Amino acid sequence: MTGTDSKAQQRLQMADIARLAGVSTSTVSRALSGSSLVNEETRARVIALARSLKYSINIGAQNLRLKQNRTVGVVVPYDAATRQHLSDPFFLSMLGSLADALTEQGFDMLISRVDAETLDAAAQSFDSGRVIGIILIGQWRHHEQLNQLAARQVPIVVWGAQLPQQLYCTVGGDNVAGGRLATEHLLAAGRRRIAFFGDAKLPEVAQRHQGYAQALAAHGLAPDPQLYVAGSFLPQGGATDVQELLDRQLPFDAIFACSDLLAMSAISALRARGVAVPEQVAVVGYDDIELAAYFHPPLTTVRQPIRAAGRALVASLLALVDGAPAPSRQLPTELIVRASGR
Amino acid sequence: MTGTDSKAQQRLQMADIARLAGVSTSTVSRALSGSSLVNEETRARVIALARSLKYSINIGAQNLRLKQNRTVGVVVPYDAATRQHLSDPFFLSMLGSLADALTEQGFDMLISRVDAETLDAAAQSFDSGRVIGIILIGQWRHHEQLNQLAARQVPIVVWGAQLPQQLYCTVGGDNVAGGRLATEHLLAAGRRRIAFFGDAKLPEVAQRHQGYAQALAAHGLAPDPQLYVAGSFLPQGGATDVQELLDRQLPFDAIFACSDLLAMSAISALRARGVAVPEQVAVVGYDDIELAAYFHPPLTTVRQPIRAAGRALVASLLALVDGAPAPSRQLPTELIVRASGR
DNA sequence: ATGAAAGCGCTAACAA
DNA sequence: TTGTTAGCGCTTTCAT
Repeated sequence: MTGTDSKAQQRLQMADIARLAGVSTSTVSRALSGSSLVNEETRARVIALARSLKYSINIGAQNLRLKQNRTVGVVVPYDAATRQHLSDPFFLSMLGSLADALTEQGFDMLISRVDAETLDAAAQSFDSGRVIGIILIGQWRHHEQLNQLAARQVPIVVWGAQLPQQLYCTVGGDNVAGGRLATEHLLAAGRRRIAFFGDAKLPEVAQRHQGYAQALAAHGLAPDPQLYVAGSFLPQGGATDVQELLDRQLPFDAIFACSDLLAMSAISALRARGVAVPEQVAVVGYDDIELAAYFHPPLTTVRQPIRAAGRALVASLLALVDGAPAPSRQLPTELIVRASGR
Repeated sequence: MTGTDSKAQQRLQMADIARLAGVSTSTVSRALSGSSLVNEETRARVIALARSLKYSINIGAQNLRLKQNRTVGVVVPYDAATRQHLSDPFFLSMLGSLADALTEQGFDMLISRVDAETLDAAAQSFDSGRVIGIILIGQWRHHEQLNQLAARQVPIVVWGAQLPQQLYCTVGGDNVAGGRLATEHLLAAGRRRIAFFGDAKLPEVAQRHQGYAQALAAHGLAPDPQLYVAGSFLPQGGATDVQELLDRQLPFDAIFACSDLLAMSAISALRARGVAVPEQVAVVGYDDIELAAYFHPPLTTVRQPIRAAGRALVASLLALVDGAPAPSRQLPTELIVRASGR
């Protein structure tokens, strides 16, 4: 049994309150909604009654009647191939931040997991009127599908990178600057053979790589393709990447990893192989998840402004829903210097 | 403006499909719901039309008419005093696990943040018919309030410890066993002065402490109250706890911390003070969050079966909603031995 | 096999 | 100030 219908639940409804208060449902409705068209005394009586009976208005019916809705859909795509479940702490924190931002604005949050390959399934909750719009975390490489959704007038805001010819609204960190900051820090520490860990097929990573290249160029260096490791977004990603890099038998003295999770698992793998961090290999991560500070060595990383991100995503979505233009936004990133990147 | 009403959105509805197909809405409804009372040819035509127009039934209206609902509320209380936002990776992972379990069962998940002091606000989404029941993560010390909710017939399942005279259903790890496993491991490693980090006012922590005491007793030892630090659930909790413990000027050779987050920040603080882990002080954590394996030293910890937990919480809630009894359950915990606890 | 009509729980004209 | 009535978009008797 899949507990779907509400049985003989006998929920109290407005008509009951009306009967008990000896007024019509209209009056109850008015009293409860704070209309000025009810006698003060009547209102008090109705409200008291409703409260004492713990009556709560049926939102579904109210929404239907009012054609309104205060629910926002939040979609976190998953990769069906790797069956990767929600696990990167950064995405998870983003969820928390969105929950807070939406609550602040009096909106509810409906979470859906959607197969990344069939992203338009994300629109289902909008098409069926469950939500007024969608916030999608994880742009991956689904630019095209997202454009189609936007073209179909689905109010959608995506956490990710701003891309050319983009029809949908994105909110994201300044990835180019982030990549630049991280790399400059490593260069300033005297590192010259800086490996890059991250799949540049993903727009955000591509931009970070661009920043990486810019910083190198400013020092008269060019990115060595041999020092690029696309890796995977799996939890063990860092270990695999380190192994792959070592297999190439090239010297390297630093790693710029595109997520803290990646950086941490990489450091762990390096240590297992007797490589000292940061002495032999300096590492800079990305995201500044909470645990970055407690890691050993404490992780130098590029902070993504997660609370601001949640608020910005919500603000943009609400603008879109109101029919206002919602230009894509880039939030500033900041280098947090700790020990791992020296 | 708070983008709440759906403007001139002109959503396609069943009547439109009916008109376009030249049939009545009854027929469209039947065709779409797979009733046997429609001509095969008509059904095909209607379905094709609906699909080509990307028509999607209005769930709100359907729910109202059918008095059904496939949405489950998930509530994560927050501490208004400390303004602590959703941050412990364990809770966050639980959210992910629940999202997966609910999606698997075809249910949607509505997230609310609720002030821990006024937990009955959690029932709001149930009272108003938004959700068929509630899963609450974070029992804290709100046993009484939870009992009241259950007494009010709100279908609710709580992640936490089973308590005497409990009217609501809990699903949780076996905390006593977990505490025992962790402590035994430390004892086996020759540690005798084992500090306990965690607020025993919280039922789960109290049970872990019980397991801790049991293990000590089995070795003829008694818990030293001086080695108990209630600490806080704030992110920096571990550091504060370590400081407090050091201030007491007592010898100790191990710490059992009631969350990995606590363990990690404690280790970080110990290291900052030049205390070697595990050589001088061995540490065992709790939860086995993903990063525990990458930490240095890799964290010995008690694993909470998070995927099973998500599924169990959902299964119990659906049982409750169906009016079936939902006995509280304890999921087995497992000690994951890594380096920090030696 | 199909349509007309009633009604899910609520709100908002319109009357009174 | 209050009640009556007509729907919101859908499903389901009950006729045909």
